[in-house]
Amino acid sequence: MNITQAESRIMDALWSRQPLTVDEIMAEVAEPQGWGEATVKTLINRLLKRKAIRSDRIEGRARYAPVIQRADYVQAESQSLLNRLFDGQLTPLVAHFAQHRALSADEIKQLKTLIADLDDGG
Amino acid sequence: MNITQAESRIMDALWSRQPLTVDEIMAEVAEPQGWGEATVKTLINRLLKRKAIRSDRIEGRARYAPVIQRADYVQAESQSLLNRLFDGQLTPLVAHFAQHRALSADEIKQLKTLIADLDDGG
DNA sequence: CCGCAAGGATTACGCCTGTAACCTGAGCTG
DNA sequence: CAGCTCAGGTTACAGGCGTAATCCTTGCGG
Repeated sequence: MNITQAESRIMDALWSRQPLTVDEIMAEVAEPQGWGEATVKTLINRLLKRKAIRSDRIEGRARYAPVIQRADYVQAESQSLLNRLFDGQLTPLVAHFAQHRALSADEIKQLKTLIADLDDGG
Repeated sequence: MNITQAESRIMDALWSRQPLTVDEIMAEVAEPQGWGEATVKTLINRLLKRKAIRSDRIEGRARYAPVIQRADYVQAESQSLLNRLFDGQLTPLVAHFAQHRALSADEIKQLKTLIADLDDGG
């Protein structure tokens, strides 16, 4: 289920609130992207065609709702990046960021807590 | 400096060893991808045109070498993913993997060590 | 000096993507 | 009931990308 970058703007809107009409999606998405209504409609229809979203007619208006889950999409994208750049491993990615984008002390603390919890919980 | 997925296979070859002739790149890249020589040449030329790699004529043969650094590419790709999916933060990505792709005990240990070192060093 | 092969550059082409205009059918208005 | 309007669907088009064939050039063998 490939979702392009432009399409993902639509998905974001629907993941944060659903179901939405075209107008409501427009309101969420048009200004930041500078898209016309026609563009939004096209993206919606491509997503429909690929069954990434579904349309239900409610009170006479078409309302769109995501079919695929955000977590699945995020998972697929992240894993793909990991596979392409970090040999599928999470640790090298974290290590990379540690070296190249100086993690703030706060971020390090967050990570530490997270890992500690994992170790506990798992 | 956008590098497409297909092009990145060429870059990988050059990042691991450089400079390489077309034949040498072919040897690294052709089989896994199933590409013909023409395809590899096209990708090389697109990378040349965008100055992602450079060609030096050595001993009568063109040898290609990366101009952009792997770390920069990795950084750009990773940051872009983080921005798109995790609000630019590293911790949520790690948390996502923790939830959705059960990290192995070993991975958790690696991460723990890494974070501990960071905390030390920083 | 002439033709040929190998290497390198140019052109091709179909699909995907971003962007959008146009068409159509169902309800509102006179 | 005839037109108008608006929501929704269909078609369009240019540029990028994956994949490749074709063309050109230059050094080597005769």
